[in-house]
Amino acid sequence: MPFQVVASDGAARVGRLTLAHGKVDTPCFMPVGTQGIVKTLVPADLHAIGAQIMLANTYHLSLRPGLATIKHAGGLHRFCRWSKPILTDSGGFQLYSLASLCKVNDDGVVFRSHIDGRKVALTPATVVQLQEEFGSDIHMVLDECPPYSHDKQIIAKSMRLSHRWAQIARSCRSNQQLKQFAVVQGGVFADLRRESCDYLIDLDFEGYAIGGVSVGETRAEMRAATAVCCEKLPPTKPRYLMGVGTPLDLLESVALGVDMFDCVMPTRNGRNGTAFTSEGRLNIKNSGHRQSDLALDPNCVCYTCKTYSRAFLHHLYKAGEVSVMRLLSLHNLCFYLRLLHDCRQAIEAGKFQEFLHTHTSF
RNA sequence: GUGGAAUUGGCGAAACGGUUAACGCAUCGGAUUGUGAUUCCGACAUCAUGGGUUCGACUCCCAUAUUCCACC
Repeated sequence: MPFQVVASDGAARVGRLTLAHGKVDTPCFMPVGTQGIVKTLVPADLHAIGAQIMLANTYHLSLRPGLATIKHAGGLHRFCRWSKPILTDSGGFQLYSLASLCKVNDDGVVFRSHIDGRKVALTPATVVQLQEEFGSDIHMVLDECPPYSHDKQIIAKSMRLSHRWAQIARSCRSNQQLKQFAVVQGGVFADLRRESCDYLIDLDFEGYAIGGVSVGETRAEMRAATAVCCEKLPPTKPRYLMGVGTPLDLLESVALGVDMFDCVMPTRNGRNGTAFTSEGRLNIKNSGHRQSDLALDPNCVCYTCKTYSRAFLHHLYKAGEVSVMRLLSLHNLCFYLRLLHDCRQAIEAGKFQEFLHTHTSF
């Protein structure tokens, strides 16, 4: 049984995912390590804060260093020195973020490498093959993540293209051990979301992601879309909300039944001076911290909070020391991971609603 | 002492006889949602002082102050 629901409270549930490189307790947050590493951190850091799975990116890794190098190293886990599970994103999001370099057709996508400008083609099948060769525990099918738009026709057309790609991806696996997740699309349109769920459920994937969110829609629209998908998707399969989000987004989504998250926010914001704390967001660049003896988050037990004052972190930022990026990334990830850990505990105790109400400061 | 040059925001540094004086750094804020991020976006000066020329001067002239260079 690759996924087991062990407790639930309302729509929220606690589960366990059994993967080739270990187990993952859900709801979980997956730190983003696009290039095979979480920016500024090392695997030992992730172990220290309890990360059970990391995300990496097929698009980026296939361009550089390339499949040959990763195979030569003995696969992605060995190459990166990360022995726990890895989920690889397909590169579908890059069709969105690097849209100006991409040309999508029915068979896949042709793009100019943002690194050296060479022409590269990706198809649903080659993306499956790449991820299988990487040895990722969970691989995502190639999808198109369309920009936020009120034009339903465009969203529907894109969604059906993603469906065809998902169908191809499903049929061309060579290693049945690896878990393959499909990506539900359909934008903010409930009927399209349902259609997408239905189509993909029929293909019987190991898990389902909710994609095409946080591309410009409102929070309410994102929540509504998530809710529609959670109602439709099979309760026996893990649900992964891609690219989300703020601490509040996570709590609200767990309440709807989401099991997995990834987001660059804790690491990117950390690098740029924002810390997530039990008291809300804090910008360490602000001059008010110049002489503060407080820990970043007085309620946190991470290395950063146990060791340094806000004053010192502020000083490091002003002085342009790269260490501060690491210290804030470490703290923010610790905060996210602990938030989900606490969610799991609350769900198991049947007190998730109470837990939500005590975390409104996010 | 003589001759020459310079003086623009906290610092460095543009510009032009004509409405709101580039840009960098620093400072103060903000953003960031499947990472093209050590990124991005805001805010922040009336041009050494005093006089004059001009419809209009940071831009031209005179004086003063300060600084620098060369020569004695």
